[in-house]
Amino acid sequence: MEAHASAEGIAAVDDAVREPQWLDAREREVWLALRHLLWGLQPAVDRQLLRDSGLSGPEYSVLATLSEDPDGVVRAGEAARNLGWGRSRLSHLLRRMEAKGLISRACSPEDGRGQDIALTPAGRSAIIDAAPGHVEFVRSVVFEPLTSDQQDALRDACQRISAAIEASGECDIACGEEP
Amino acid sequence: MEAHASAEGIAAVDDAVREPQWLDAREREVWLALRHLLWGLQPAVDRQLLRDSGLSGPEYSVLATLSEDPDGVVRAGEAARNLGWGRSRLSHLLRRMEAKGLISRACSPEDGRGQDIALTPAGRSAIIDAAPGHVEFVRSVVFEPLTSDQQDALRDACQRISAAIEASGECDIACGEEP
DNA sequence: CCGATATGATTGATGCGTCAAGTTAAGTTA
DNA sequence: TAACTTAACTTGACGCATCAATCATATCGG
Repeated sequence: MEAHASAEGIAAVDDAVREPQWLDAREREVWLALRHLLWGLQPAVDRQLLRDSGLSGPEYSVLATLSEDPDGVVRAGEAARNLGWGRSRLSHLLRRMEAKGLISRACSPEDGRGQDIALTPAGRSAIIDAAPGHVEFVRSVVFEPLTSDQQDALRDACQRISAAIEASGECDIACGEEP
Repeated sequence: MEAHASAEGIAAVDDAVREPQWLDAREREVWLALRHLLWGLQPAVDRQLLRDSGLSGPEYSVLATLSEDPDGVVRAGEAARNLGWGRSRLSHLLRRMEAKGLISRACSPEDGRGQDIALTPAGRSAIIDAAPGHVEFVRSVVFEPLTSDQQDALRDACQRISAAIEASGECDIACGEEP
């Protein structure tokens, strides 16, 4: 996650291999700012959530996904797809969340392999309690410091970078659709 | 990490508490794009690193920090400060890295509490091998998709958001300086 | 109907990060 | 010098994510 040349070490690289195009000062500043955001925003959001409502970031995401369904019931695989997560990751998290009473699991009646994930009353009230503070925090750190134009520019940049990541094949999950 | 209202659950909130200012459609799109980037970029960079050079993202960061010193020797606490990490985090990582032979540790002669972290030859060659591919990947996913102006706008936005996070007190480490 | 393969989900091992103690060495005061 | 405080680092427990392996159910081709 560094990408700067930083003299030493790197300068000693074998001359036989073509030198890559190192970042110049301006680029390094861009990368530094982006990395700072990457390292800082997610933990800050998660920390606010945990402190104010006892929910971890991933737990909140799952509850939010479930709460979008009128019945609060979603197939596990579908939830994983919506979240852009792997099945394993969701499974581990659901086990912990079930133990806490936030969600419940039951075999799907239509497909014996699937699991129906359901929001429990406790889970529903947990996200209802958590949502306002979460939104306010997000608003205060990402929207208030930026003008509308800056927000739009940020969105564009994020979308372009995300597209490049997916094109690079280094994407986490489900980069393509066709079999 | 959601911040959208998403009907249901949230709409049922007690009328006694003042409704927060939910995100509108445009804002939701901005937040979605940003979250997508947050969830995607870091893993993608780490994955490229691990696949092409066997180094994890955090390991690379540590090696990069060490390689900035002429002797490849840095005090643990100083390294933690440079990286913006907690001591504990660094300590755990250093233990694993020492076991792999990437770095070595020795009690500081001037301060018996401190540890001097040193780059081993293996560590030095590891980062020399890893750096070019890393820079090229970063260049391809964050710089190539953006014009210079877009890069600058991204930098500004990141800096503003990071500043807001630090101002919020929800910052990870070392938010203030004065005792 | 049966075996081969697909798919949905779980499990276990390992690395990573955080938090809350703990340990040891330095400084500080008396 | 003895006692207190502060600072640097380590440790252990726990939650979280990934990977590879496993298991069970569906589905398809014969």
